[in-house]
Order: sequence, then structure tokens, then C-alpha cells
Amino acid sequence: MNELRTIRAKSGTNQEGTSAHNRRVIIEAIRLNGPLSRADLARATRLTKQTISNLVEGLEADGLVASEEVVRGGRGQPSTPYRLVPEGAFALGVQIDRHLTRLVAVDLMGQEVARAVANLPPGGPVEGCKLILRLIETMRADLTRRIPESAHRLAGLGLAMPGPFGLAPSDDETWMMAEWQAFPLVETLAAGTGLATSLQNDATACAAAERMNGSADGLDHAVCIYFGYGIGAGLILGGELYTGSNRNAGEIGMVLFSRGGAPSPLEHRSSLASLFQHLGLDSATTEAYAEVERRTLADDPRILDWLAGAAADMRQAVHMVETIFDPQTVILSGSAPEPLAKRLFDAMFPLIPSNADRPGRTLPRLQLGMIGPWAVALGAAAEPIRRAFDPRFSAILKTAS
Amino acid sequence: MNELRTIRAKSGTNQEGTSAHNRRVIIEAIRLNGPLSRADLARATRLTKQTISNLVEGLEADGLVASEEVVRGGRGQPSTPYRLVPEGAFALGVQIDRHLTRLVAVDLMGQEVARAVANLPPGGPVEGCKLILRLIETMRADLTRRIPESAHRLAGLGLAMPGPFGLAPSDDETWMMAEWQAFPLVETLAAGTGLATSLQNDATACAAAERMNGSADGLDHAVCIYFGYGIGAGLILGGELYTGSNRNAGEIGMVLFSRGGAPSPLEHRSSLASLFQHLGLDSATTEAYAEVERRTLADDPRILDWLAGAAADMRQAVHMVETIFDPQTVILSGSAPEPLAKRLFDAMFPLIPSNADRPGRTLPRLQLGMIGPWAVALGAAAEPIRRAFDPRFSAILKTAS
DNA sequence: TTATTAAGTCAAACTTCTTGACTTAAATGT
DNA sequence: ACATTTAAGTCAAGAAGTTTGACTTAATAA
Repeated sequence: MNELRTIRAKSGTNQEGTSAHNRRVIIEAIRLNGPLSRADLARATRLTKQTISNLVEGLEADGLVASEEVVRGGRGQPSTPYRLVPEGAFALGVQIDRHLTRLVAVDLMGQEVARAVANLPPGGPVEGCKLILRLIETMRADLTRRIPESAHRLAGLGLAMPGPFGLAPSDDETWMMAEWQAFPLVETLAAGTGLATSLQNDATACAAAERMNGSADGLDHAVCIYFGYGIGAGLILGGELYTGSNRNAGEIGMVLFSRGGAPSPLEHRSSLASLFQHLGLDSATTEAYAEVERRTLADDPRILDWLAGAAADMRQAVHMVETIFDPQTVILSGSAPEPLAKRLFDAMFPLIPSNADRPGRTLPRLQLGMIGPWAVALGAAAEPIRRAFDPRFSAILKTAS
Repeated sequence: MNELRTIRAKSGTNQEGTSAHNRRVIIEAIRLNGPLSRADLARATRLTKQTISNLVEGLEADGLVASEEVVRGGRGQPSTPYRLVPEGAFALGVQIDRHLTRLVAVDLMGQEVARAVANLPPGGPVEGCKLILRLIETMRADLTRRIPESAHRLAGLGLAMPGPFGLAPSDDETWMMAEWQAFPLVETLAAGTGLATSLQNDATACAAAERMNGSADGLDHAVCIYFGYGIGAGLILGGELYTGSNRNAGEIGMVLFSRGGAPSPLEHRSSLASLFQHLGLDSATTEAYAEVERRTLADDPRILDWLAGAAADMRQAVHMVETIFDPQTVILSGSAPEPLAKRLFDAMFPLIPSNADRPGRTLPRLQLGMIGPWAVALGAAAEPIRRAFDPRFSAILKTAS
């Protein structure tokens, strides 16, 4: 009679959840504001001084925060500010791109402490994963030598690769990573490293990087346009990264734009891939990347051509995401050569008037973010840190018994 | 020396927050699954039987849940399921449209218990608010007569009107509600009624209605396209309504679509307003609405004309929101005459292939929702219920001391 | 008739936050 | 100089809420 019935429900919470949330809130408050005293933290979090004292004591014992010099300067007992301890936690981030992979280690503050890059071997994900596991092994050994505690303080492994995920194989030439998409990447690398592993698309990783250390620091609503080999958007909505029901949210590269003729996907004209094609370069090799940088600095007229068209599409894309997401700001970020990104950014102004043109806004409608080839790997590494230390709804819920 | 320094931080939480969350989780579990026993609730929420017992006792004392007949049929002591008590809470919802206003009262289950409609007087929001306050007064008196407890169980007042909000006055003829936009509506009606009052745009309200009682029941990721005088999208992202940084998220009516010629806003061709214009009808009077319904049923060729064009745009809009939000499903809802909405829905197939065409999906990519003129008012009324009873991150946080 | 299973209760323990009084230490005012 | 004021931070007891483990109740199955 008692068939297995699935009951849809959210988890409840208990005192552990309370305390975990409060610890996270303290860490985030310090991250956002810089060093804060216990009294500051009590005011900011609305908790009592006593509670803050207890929690700070715990965080200090765990090596996540440390006191600074006593600050005098006002009436009353001088305060003791607490700062985050960068060595309190570490995380690894791996970017898997079409032809190469990048690996970084970051600390609790999101600062890079190690990096490595390698070309992906032919042989697809099986060989690729072996290589990645070797790189990780080497980096962990190196880290353990330099910072012995780091071995016990690795929060996890973040992976980032181009989306979209979970689709039926297609013949669209723009991604060519179907093999990787179908491969059990998270399971393989989790098993191979013993680390908590998660996967997101490159645009989301880029937004994570911007949130940790870039233009989206402290913002609750921002769209981070990732301009790389393809184009996508990383979404910060309501203070958290949003990835949709299947991690494919923000794939604006697949949105159909009309430009005179029939509608076609944005990334067919606004992406590094499209530029390589326009220039007749072999796609996405390191040489092509360097060549684009060189020609951009030389003001190659074919680059200027492409820029005009891409900028027109990008203006429309900005208008679209502003209209749809109502963000505080839009960030142009990505892994394009920096001079190219700057020229594209400049060519996007003036922006199309939109709902974002409101009286009294303080942030610019569009700003530049972290640009450069390491943005995605850094964002991938930021993800385990966020998971472990940022205040999130899911962090208070009881997990599977 | 101590200048007022603002510290950016989220609130902490305490045992009250824990308990409040757990009560909400119980209510939501029953709402989603139907009556559940204490043992069921313990399993579903991962709380202990004892905790559930304590909380259910409290909820029963507060008149929010009630026990049903004992259920026999398995081994062991028979279970006592608990259901929600509809009369446990009530809320009012007001839709403010261009020429009229609708008022409904709903109960804890989101069922309508009273309705009223009136034309808005000339004289703008000052006179309009007076009228609305009179309508509310009458309805509250009526409710108090019919259900005496309702007076003490009013969770609040939800308002919905067309967006976008907070923009500088424009000369775009499509909204014409600039006066209302600039008016301190929430403050006026909160003061006039003494109720907790909130405002959202009509598309968001529509999504709230779908979530409470319609096609989005229990979904965590859904886009509800509101097809009315204008067009917009209500967003359910990560289990919560998302409204952006200025309540203007989802305003897809302002997204620029190219259809052969220069890009123009979606709602210029896909909205009731555009149909009224196409038919040469005086905009948005009750007669125009009835006339459209009549002509639709008569298969008026001019309606069919318009339908073909609107459906093409809507297909593209669906493709866009699927690509950008990666939702579990897209819902077509709104306040169009039902026959028209059905024909538009049918004309949208086949949909443009998109990322949403994934192997193994269970929900349809596009489905019909609540259609009809009362959807927005019902959704407006659903908002205070949601605020008071749904599990939300912000519900666990300590509020201003 | 007995064994088994499952729902639900009881009372004590445990965790965590709160309260209010108290201590410490600096700047300010006379 | 010295008392006063202000603010940071601690102490110890209390309060709120969940957990634990033993127990009771009541049904079906053997």
C-alpha cells in the first residue's frame, strides 16, 4: 500500500542553519566593506554584539578572519577590526576551451595564487581529463609545498566550459564541443581529485569573477556579457548567479537578431569566432588570438569593418538585456584580446535609449569588466568559494540526512 | 569623527527566523502536495517528527491548517492528514488599467472570494485612488459581514499596473499612464487602508497568479508571457518572482524586433493595443474588447491578418525567452479575449527550434495559462499571500529592529 | 493471537541567539 | 588634572527552537 510517493517540498532548517548563515553573512560583510569591528558587524547584520563575538571567535579559530591593529580615533573603547584571511580557503578553477585548458588556484579573497595552461590533446575528453588531472595534481603538490595548510583548505573545484549543456548533438559548427558536452565531466574530475566539483558555462564563470573581484562587486542585479570565442551572458539576479533550469540561462549568442536579412544567431556576427572567420584566420589557435591583437593595434581596416557590425549588434544586445533583466549595470567582459575589447566597448556608444535610462541612476549603463584570457578560469575558481562562504538561501536548508 | 558610515551587509537570522521558515515550508508542502500527515511532512522537510508536531500544532492554533479524516490502509498507526484552511488568510488585489480598475479578494488558497470592477474617473490618480479606496472599503465591509474573521486575517493589498516604472516621462503613446507612474500610489493606498501594500507590474502579477493556481504551480523556472493591452513577461526564477532592480524586469514589449524594416518594439505589433489599432477600434474600452471577441469568433479576415504577423513575432519572443532564461516552460497568459488568445496560441506552432528542445523534457515548451481579464487582479492579490506564507530567503532575515 | 510496522507523543538535552549588567578604554569638557 | 561621556566588548543567565531516544497507540499481516 505504501507506494513510494515523492513529496515536493523545500527543506526546513535548524540552529545549525542559523549559525551557518550568520557566519556567511559576517564573511560577506567583511568582503564587501573591508575590515570591520565586532560592533560594526553587529550593526550591519542586526545581530547582537554577543552573537557576533561568539561567531567571530569561531571564524578566527577556523583561520578565516584575523584581527588587525586596534583603531583609535573616536570616543569610547577603541575597536578591533577583523579582516578576511586570504589563506583561509583555496579553490581550483579549470577552464576547458576548444583547444586548451587553463587552471588556476585562488584564495579566499579570489586572488590568483597559481596558474597553468596546456593545449588539450587530440583524443577528446578521455585524454583531456587525464591531462587536466595531471595538471591539478602538479598544482596541488606545488601549493602544498608553498602553503602547507592549503591541502586541508581546498573548498572545491570549479569547471567552466562553453555551453549550451544537455542538448541533442547538432551540426552547428560554432561549438564543436559535443564530445565534451556528452562526457561525464563532473563525475570524472570529482572522482579523480576527491574535490567537490561543479560545472558552469563560461559566461557564468566570467560573471562569478566579476562578482568576486571585478565590476560587479556587491551588486545584486547585473548582466555580464561574456565576449569570447562565442558570446553569452552571465547573470547575477537577486544577489546570486542564475543559471536557469539546465545551466543554459544567458545564452544570448543563440538569440536570433535580424540585420537586414533573415534572423540569425547573435554569435554569428558578434564573437571572436565570427571575427576569425571574417579575417580568414584558423579558428581559436593561440596564433589567431595574437594576430587579432596585433592587427587591432595596427587599426587593420578589416577589423574596423567587423567592429562596426559587431558593435551594432552588441548595442542591440545590451538594449535587450537591459529591457529583459532590468539590471543595475551591464558589464562587458570576456576573453577577447584587451585592445579589441576596448575598441568594441568604445564603438558601442552611444547606447540605444532603453528603460535603463532612468533619472538618478548612479552606475553607468555599460562598463568594462575583467578582460583577458584568464577571466573564465578565475570565475570557475570563484564558484567553490562562493558556494562555501556566500550567504545563500540553500545554505540554510537541511541537506539529505 | 564617527561619520555615518553605511555598511553593506545582509541581515543575520535567529531562532525566530528558523521557525518562521519551517512554518512556511510546511504550508508550501501542503499547498503543493495536498493534505499531508505529520510523518509525511517530517520526511518531506527533513525535520524531525517532533518539530513538525510542534509547528503543526502552532499552525492549527493559528487557523492555517486543519486535520482531516484519519487515513487507514497501511500497517501502523493511521495517519492524520492536514490541509490548508482557506479562511486562514485573505488578501486584496487591485489591477489598475488604463480605463478601469478591478478589485478581488482571495483566500489562503488563492481562490477568489469577492470581486468588483469600476471605470476609472477622469482626474487621474488622485480621483482614481479615492474610487479605489471606496471600492476596498465596501469590499472589506462585505467580507467582514460574510466572514467575520477575515477582518483580522487580511495579509495585505497587492497592486498591479502596467510598467515600466520610474522612467522619465516619455511621449510614447503606448502607455499613457505617466500620471499614475509618477503618483505615490503605494503610500496613498497603504495609508488609506492600513494594509501592507506592494506594487508590481501586470505581467509579474499574472505570473503570480499562474504560480498560485495556474500552469506554473510548483515550477521553479518559468516565464509567463502576459498578453494584454501591452505585452510583458512575468518571471519565476529559482522559485521566486523576479522583478529586477527597478521592478521592470520582463518588459519584453520594449525589446526591439526587426521584421523586414527597422527594429521596433515587440508590443507595436504583438499586443491588444496593436490589434485595436489594426482594426481601427477606439483603444481599450470595454466595447473594443467585446468587439474583438466577436470578430475573432467570426473569423474576421483582418483579425487573421493580424494574427499571422503577431504569431510570427511571438514565436521569436518565445525563442528569445527560452534562450535567455532557460525555463522549464513558457506560459502564454494574459487578459486578451479567450478566443483570441487560443487562436494566437495555436498560430504560434510550430515553435522555432531552440535550446529548449532537449531530449527528455516533460513539460511542453509553450502552454496556455489563465486567460481572461481577471488574471492580473488575482495575481496582485496572490502577492501578499506569497509574501506572508511562501518560503523565501528574505523571510528568515532579521528585519529592522 | 501475535508480530510487525508506522504515527505520533513525552521529557530531557542540546544548540544558538538574546538580555542586561558590567568592564575597559578612549576622547571631551571643565 | 580629573570627572564625564561615549563606545567596544565580555560575562553569565535566560529564552527560543530543534533534536534525541524511549514510549504509546493503533493499524495490518502472518
